[in-house]
Amino acid sequence: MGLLQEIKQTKPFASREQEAVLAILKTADDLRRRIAGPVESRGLSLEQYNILRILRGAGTAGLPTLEVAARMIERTPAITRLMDKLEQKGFVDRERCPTDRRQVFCRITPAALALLTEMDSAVIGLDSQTIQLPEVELEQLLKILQNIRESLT
Amino acid sequence: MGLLQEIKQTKPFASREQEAVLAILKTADDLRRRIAGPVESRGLSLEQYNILRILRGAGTAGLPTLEVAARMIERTPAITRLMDKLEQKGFVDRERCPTDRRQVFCRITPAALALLTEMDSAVIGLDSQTIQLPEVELEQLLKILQNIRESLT
DNA sequence: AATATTTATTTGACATGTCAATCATTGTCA
DNA sequence: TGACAATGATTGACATGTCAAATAAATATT
Repeated sequence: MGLLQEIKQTKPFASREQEAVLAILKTADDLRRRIAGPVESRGLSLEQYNILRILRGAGTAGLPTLEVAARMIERTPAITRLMDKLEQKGFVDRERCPTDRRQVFCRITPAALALLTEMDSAVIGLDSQTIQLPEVELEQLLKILQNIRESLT
Repeated sequence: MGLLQEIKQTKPFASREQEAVLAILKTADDLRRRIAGPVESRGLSLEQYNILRILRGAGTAGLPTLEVAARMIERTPAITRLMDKLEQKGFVDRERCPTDRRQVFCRITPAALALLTEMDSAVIGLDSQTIQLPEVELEQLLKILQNIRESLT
């Protein structure tokens, strides 16, 4: 059963390319829903979880707010409010940078680190369970998607 | 430049599978933004555009509200409000089904049909401009994505 | 027939995404 | 220096996504 049946469209796609675009959008959406489960059951939204993973990667130095935004899929203005909530929950500390007072550095807290560690195996398991492809196809997929992203610039 | 650099993550991905998941999510997001341009410049949101395309495919018979939702990426409750707006703009007619008064049939209006026709070439052009892949890779991509979606059930 | 269940849709409340505009701070350069 | 532009972050206003609960009409059951 192809995407055609899956989306129950009566008319065929205008082009194979269009079918690909829709397939990517739909797959991403399905993935998002699937991953949301284990994350949201711990009281985090997917986006909050994303921020925490980025901050974990940044280590104790932390990162300026907009640097976090740049590493996310989302756009700038959303980050402030997301960070507000993470701070409220005690998962993030924020501090104005003394050398450049425009910047606000964000740091992950030990509580959040512990929570992430607890979630790691579940999430990684989910990924490998979802993406069951032979090594070669995995590489191809990554290459093709990168190709598409590059032609979007 | 791979997704790793692109997202500027310091730490490597936990797994190749995880990288693939993130690549799909990011590509979808980039695509969404790109397609949004020509659609929103005509005063439609991407989702509204989607609904209209589905209704066009359905022909003059129209479709029950939830049938439209089932063919979309989005979930049920959103559809009502989206349809409200399309009706306000004169792009959709709604009518309760006489044989089963629970259902509400939605039909695309001539005005919306004209608008879609006008947008078709732009959107199709965009698709083929974005997805520049040799036929073989295109087929592979579609196959792989379908595979992933199936293992999400 | 009367009640219970299911189906189709809608509403309320709230999280998130997005743009435009704003504010503070820093950097530039005439 | 002092006005002006650029940068980092935030806020306001509004569109959309999501869940849970409510409505309304059909179906199934006793």
